Amino acid sequence: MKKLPPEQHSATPQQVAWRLFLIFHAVAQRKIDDGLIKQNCISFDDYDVLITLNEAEGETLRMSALAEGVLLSNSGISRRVVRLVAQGLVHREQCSQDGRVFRVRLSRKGAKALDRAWVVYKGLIEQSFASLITDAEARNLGLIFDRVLNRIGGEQHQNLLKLQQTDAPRMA
Amino acid sequence: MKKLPPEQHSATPQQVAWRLFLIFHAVAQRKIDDGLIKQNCISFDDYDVLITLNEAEGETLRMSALAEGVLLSNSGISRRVVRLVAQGLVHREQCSQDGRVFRVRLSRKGAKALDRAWVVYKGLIEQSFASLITDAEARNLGLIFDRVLNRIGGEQHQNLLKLQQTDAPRMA
DNA sequence: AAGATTTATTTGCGATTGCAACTATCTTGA
DNA sequence: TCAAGATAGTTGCAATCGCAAATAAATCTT
Repeated sequence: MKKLPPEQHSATPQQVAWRLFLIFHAVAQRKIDDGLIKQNCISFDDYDVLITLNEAEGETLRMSALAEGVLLSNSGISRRVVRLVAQGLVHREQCSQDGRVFRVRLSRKGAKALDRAWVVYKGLIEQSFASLITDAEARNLGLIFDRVLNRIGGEQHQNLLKLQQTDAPRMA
Repeated sequence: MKKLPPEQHSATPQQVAWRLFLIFHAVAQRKIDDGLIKQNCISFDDYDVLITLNEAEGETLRMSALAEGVLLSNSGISRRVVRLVAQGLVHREQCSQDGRVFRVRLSRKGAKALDRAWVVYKGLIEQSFASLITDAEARNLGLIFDRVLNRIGGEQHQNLLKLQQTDAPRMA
């Protein structure tokens, strides 16, 4: 492919920002995944499930709500919950009123694992992100992402956004 | 897990921003993946490989450099290139000077697929991101991500950052 | 210059995912 | 009330990934 002359190719500031955004996400995500594993914590993905349960009303959610909360498919959450149950980090109990639904509940052990992981995760966020921007920059970023999310997410992600002020950051 | 009193739990602006960052990334990424597929383009991951080749000196890279460029493991890039070769989007030729290295080159067909995908991708970025922030905000985001990346990426990702001013955004 | 070491890439393996098909359980309406 | 349809969740399948071991081709060492 012939490259067009540079002047026909100037990127908009948005395109540059988008690109850096993607690179930063990949690099930071990898650092955090590795950091949690190296410090013998639950994985980042498991953290997301547990923190979502933790923040839910009564620390319990049905499968499909949990799937939506962690942006995973139904089959994905189904199998992930099987693994978490096997590890003893959550309980899965059938609903008495509706035999089709299963409720997932954070177990005592899961809560402990979550606490431990949050301490480590908090440190990793600090290292890879928080310590490198000012409070004003952080607030500005928050405002921008919040606005953009509200526009593109529509009603679909209101439930995710509701939780934004909670203490423990969640993965997407 | 007992929730601690709220005042012990206030999130820093950085933690809020981090959380929104993750949610936005997941939502936007999904929109872009789906958009490319629905418009019969190459996948986002394949786009990343092709654009990385496109921007490389001579539109060609050895396997390991390509892996680094798209932040994939060596085995991952190996198998991905096999698939791209099968689709005719790249060529893979052994280096005459060093029999161990293989060079991957963008094919004519790959270049066309890349062009087509970029048009669509550009539109999707516009929809999900670019049209929702001002130029000033975009420049500010760019500066912040650039700075943070330089601090955490160290020397390891200089090569990625070098390309930041190019017209076509790359995935991470 | 033959054997040991290093480097580039591929392959075996186990893990995870999403889609579509399946099962089980409700809900509806004639 | 009971068959038709909707809903919740799981399972078969094919795809992809990373790690570690395997292969293959330099390069170094003595």
